[in-house]
Amino acid sequence: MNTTQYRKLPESFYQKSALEIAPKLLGKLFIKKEEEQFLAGKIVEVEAYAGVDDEASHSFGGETKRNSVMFASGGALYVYFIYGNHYCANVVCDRKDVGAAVLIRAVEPISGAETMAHRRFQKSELTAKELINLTNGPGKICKAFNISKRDDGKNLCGEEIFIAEGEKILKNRIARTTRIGIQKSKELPWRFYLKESRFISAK
DNA sequence: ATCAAGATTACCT
DNA sequence: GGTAATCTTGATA
Repeated sequence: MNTTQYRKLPESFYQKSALEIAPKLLGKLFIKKEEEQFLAGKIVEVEAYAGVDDEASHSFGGETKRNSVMFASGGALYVYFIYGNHYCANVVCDRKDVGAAVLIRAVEPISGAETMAHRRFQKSELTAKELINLTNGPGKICKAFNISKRDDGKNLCGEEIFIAEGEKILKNRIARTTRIGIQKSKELPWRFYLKESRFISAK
């Protein structure tokens, strides 16, 4: 097994609004190449964060040191640190200077689950419950994939972390709800997930 | 210099 | 169901 068999998404995929891109990311493969192996997860849950009219977005209120990558051209990886413990990975969308991104909230482990298990639970044999719990949250994904601040700003069209074509997902398999964990702009229905997936973070 | 909030998680009853 | 843990960031003085 190697990563060359995967069809990496082109830069043009990311040059659209976060709201347009978010549902299209479902079913795609989030991949990270490491020394002796690669890790892969099927994206099953995402949330869109826009530049304007979205008070919950880090980019609302303009560019700062922390959120600057959100204003890069679509196709960058935006990683932030939150609650003193966790990193969250986002796909930067739209043209340069538009602060928009999609938060990857949950993936289904496809490859490298043993490595992920070590990072999450310090062991390689998992119970069924632990497998479900491996990457079903934004902070859990970053822990499992070993993604941190050093990855902030990396190009998703590069060799290390990228997204590839996956399963074709029809509209009737996608659920749309309000976003999780935010205090402002709560009413916007900008969370998308695969209805049948057991690997989402919440119903 | 100080302070409050935060796109979460794990653990408790 | 609820909440403590944990610390960076950005705003204010």
